[in-house]
Amino acid sequence: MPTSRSYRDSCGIARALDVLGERWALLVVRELLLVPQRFSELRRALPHVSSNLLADRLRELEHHGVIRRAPAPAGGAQAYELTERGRRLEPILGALGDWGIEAPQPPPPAALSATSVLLFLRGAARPDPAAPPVTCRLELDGRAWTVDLADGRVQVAPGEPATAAASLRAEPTTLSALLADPDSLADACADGSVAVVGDLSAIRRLLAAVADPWSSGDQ
Amino acid sequence: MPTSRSYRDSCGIARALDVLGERWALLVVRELLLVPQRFSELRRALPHVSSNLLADRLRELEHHGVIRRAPAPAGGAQAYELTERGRRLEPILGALGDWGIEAPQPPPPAALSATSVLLFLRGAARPDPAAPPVTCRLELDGRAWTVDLADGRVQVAPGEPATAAASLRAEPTTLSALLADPDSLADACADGSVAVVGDLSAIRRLLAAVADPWSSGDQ
DNA sequence: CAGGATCCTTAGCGATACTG
DNA sequence: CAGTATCGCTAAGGATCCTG
Repeated sequence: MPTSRSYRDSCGIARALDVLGERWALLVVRELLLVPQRFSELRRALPHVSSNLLADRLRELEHHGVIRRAPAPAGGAQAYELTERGRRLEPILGALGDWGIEAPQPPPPAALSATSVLLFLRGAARPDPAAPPVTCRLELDGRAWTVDLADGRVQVAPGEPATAAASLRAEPTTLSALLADPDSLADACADGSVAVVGDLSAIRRLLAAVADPWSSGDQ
Repeated sequence: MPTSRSYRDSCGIARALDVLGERWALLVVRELLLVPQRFSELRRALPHVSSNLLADRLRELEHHGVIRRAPAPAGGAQAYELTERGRRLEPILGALGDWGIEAPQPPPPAALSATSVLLFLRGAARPDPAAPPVTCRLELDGRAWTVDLADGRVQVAPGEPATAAASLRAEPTTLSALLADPDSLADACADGSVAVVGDLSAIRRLLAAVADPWSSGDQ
């Protein structure tokens, strides 16, 4: 039985929260920012949400026109994707994530979904505009992603790249640690927590694009 | 007893929601965007929040460094104000409000706080850059505000203006209706729901700055 | 009266088990 | 795989009562 409580406030903020303010709602939207996802994929990305609650949130978000059921890209089953209205939440969630990252206290040990890491990667990476383009393949939670570095910009797309200089497979949390400390790449490869195929220097460039503050200044 | 549950997710969005995701938290921040407020003022602005819950939220937001207790501007009692970190939520709340306003369904009858109306006014007004500056005084819920129109921009500040072309007193909801339909000003004055003192045309200019789409295009 | 604290009820949440 | 059913728990909602 879906939630139906309202702030009874005409303000736009309150009306937005009537739709997005229930628990887990915005994290469901976050998971759909990069690619449509199926019910079970959402459960893996958000392991602490119970199935009935996830079903409730999906119903509510669909009812409010934030997401819709998509006719399944492949495999027969359906998936959930953002509507145009839902996609307009992307800059808001990006800003909210930036705000949350600069928290005073260090983050306690916690999980991280593939989407979270990729969103952070895309938002934080500042690749050298002068460097030649490079394409990497990332494999997170069993799904392949294409990451393009070109002209000082980063593009993250779901699916296999047509061609890539290198491929990296790791747990999302491990990749996140790697982004924070690129020098640990060699150790991570050695102990098997990260598997790299192809040109290791391409991976180094990807990690350095996030870590290096050479182009900092928030712009 | 303050709420302490976490999404246990290292993503910045989830960590932001650990602080701001509990019910009423973001609406409390909204109320503090324009001016520090006292406990009782927050209760009037958010009539549907119970006093214990409001006290809980204030404690939590203070603990997370979003608000702080201010030594009371006047009157002896204390007030709550945003910290620097809390003030950085302003653009996010603005964007969220814009998103919430363009909802598909018409808004059901609901209340509106003075802050809500003023935030909307400030965000939506597009005064003619060529017109001469004008200062209006607004009195909402017993508190005076100074609204300046100049150079195509609107400034909203708490407190009495040094000098003003006109003063308008009304319920926040009435002012909101007036912003949506400036032509009803005469009727509203006639039936007493709006009290205007001074130059009526200054008020008309204020209302027209919000209603007129002459400078639309969202920029 | 401002600024809460206390109590009680209800509804949303979390976890587990179950079904088409 | 994609949900539904059930149930104990906890936060939200509402009223009342305290304290300076």
